[in-house]
Amino acid sequence: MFLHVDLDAFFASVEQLDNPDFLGKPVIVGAIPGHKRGVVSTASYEARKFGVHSAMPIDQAYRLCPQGIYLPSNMRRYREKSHQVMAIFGEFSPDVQQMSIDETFIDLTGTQRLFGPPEETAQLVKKRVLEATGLTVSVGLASNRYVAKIASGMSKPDGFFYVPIGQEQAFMESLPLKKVWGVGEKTLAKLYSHGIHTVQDALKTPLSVLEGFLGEASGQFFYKAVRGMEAATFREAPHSRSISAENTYEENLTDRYTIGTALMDLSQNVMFRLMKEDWKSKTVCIKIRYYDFTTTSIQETSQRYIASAEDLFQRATELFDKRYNGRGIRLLGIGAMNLEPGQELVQQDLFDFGQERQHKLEEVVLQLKTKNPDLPITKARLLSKSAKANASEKGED
DNA sequence: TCTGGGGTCCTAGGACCC
DNA sequence: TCTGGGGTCCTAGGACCC
Repeated sequence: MFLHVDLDAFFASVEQLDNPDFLGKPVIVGAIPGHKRGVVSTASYEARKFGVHSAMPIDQAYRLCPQGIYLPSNMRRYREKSHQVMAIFGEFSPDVQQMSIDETFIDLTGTQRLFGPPEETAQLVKKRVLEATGLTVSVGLASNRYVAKIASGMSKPDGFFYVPIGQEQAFMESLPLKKVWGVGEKTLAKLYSHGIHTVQDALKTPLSVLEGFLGEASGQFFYKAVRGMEAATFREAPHSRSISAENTYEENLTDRYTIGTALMDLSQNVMFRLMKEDWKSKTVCIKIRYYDFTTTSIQETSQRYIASAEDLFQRATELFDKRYNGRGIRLLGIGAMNLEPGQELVQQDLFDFGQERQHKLEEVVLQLKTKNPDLPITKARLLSKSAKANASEKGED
């Protein structure tokens, strides 16, 4: 049996925990009202009563809930709290799979003798987390991860939902199609247009038909999903990894110098994370989203590993120039793809003395910043915005 | 109501090879 | 003269999730 544990309204709950004045009040973590182009990251359950939810434009949230407490996200703090919770799960099973900052699978195979039947273990987990951290969680229990994941969403917050063995398909049949995990807006529309409006409809549809209009992989995924069968997604190790940074600007960018500065800022961001987490990469990707939301990306793999933020910036600039069509830009992103472990760059070629010096310089800066995150060391060109950037640990849901 | 940021996986089409 | 069938690798875009 598997537990899926989900921290309730995680970011908002942490803020309420850290500031008891906020308890019982509508707390909204994300952008600050009045800022253009921002959204809600997490809304407390009190705020959800007003109709506020994740990914909602912040000004819309404000109209629905002007009395709300609006806070910027503090990822450092949430990560800290998340680690605390994850450590507790380790007490219950050797097989714990963290899916995101606020979600985890716990494999209960073989834990029966220590903790009793899975239903009791689930309650024990909830109790331990609350006692140790003050946070509530919602727990799903089922014979596979896929069903456990959906089950945990059935009785939020502070909930528990159990799907007994043999009941997996019946459970799926009780759900509306849009609650089938992995079915989003586009897939839902496709299903409707093929006359599939319910899980029951889906169960009557042959695999070959689903593959025909959803594609092979998605067809197979969906066929299994509606039967409450484990989807491979949760098991396999990820194929490739990537690290990226992107930013949406309050005003459209058109001016070359401003664009350059933005690319430099993103390059530094990505490179420092690459160094901190010990990855190397030869593939650079950039993303441009224009004012009308049309989005394009371009990527290039070179022979040599990215050696420094400066190096990354140059590659990104080249890609940008190849693709840019002169229109106003609302978002820019830079990513390093196909990451390989280990950071030592081997001897790349005979002429990389400059690269090596730059790399070492950046390493020193990174070390200083790791020791003291508020230290205002940055490239002169980024200086004017460094104070702002300092506070902008960006949000997640 | 104009729509964040960080990811992963899949697909289609082109290049190239035998 | 206008054409096979297989395979792999790469890129751009799309869908989805938290």
